[in-house]
Amino acid sequence: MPELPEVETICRALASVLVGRKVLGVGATVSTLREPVDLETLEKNVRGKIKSVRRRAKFLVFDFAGRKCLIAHLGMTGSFRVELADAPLRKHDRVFFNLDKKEKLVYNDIRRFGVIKAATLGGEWPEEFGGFGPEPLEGGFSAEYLYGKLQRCKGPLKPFLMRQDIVVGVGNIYASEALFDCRVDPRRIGCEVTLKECAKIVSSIRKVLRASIRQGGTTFSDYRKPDGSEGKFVLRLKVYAREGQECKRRGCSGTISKIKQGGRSTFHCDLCQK
DNA sequence: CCAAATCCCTGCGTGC
DNA sequence: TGCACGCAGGGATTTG
Repeated sequence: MPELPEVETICRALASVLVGRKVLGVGATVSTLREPVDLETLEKNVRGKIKSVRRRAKFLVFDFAGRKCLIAHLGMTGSFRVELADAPLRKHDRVFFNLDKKEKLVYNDIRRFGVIKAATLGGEWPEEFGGFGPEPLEGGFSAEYLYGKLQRCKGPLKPFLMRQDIVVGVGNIYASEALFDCRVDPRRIGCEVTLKECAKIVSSIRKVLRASIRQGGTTFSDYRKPDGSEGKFVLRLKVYAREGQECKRRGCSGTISKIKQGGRSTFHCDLCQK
């Protein structure tokens, strides 16, 4: 379940290996992921030297000459790996890019919730990224910004924080973890959250995301770094998937509860989150 | 406008 | 052993 820290980790690893390398061709074993895989357009645009690998929201962007780029979203179970060109395809390998030096970049995705497509940069980013909210680790995501957006939120806070048009990159795991960190109850009605609390929420989201990036992300089930190793932030999760266990906050004797919000699991401490 | 429900997909754990 | 079922959740879409 790649969220911002996982995608950022993958981005850095791929950038270190792929920048300067050449894509010679594209192939696919499926015709559709979350969207149809348009091989023809991929063949035409994703070719030649990889100038950079960047992250925007939960998307990876590989830049090529002529403002052309490859966009990848990992969905729930997507992963990339680089290996020798003649290595056999594995189960759920979906799209592969033949590279120079007899290697290939392979996109594997068990559940096919991901997206692989070619695009053209509008400015710094492809135009389809226009509806996105600010990056949580950049200046646009402030207490004042979040407070302003929350004025029209009549529903619970936690699903709101997962909306990509409000702030990008925060998914189910880090929304729960960040709200635990700042001791705010995920069930709070958005428009009733104070500016002061917004400051804490913004700060906690940043803190949790940065800490996870330092650990290489959270490997809960499928996520792996491109070299196959696991993200170690799973060891630092305080509420996610800890239903029934004791609260880790010093001095708190609460128990972690699991509730459903918007069809997703939310984890929180009933005692110390207000 | 807003929010909740549904669907997409596959693997895995559970209960019978 | 096998089978039905629920669950995992990012995000688009549908429904209320």
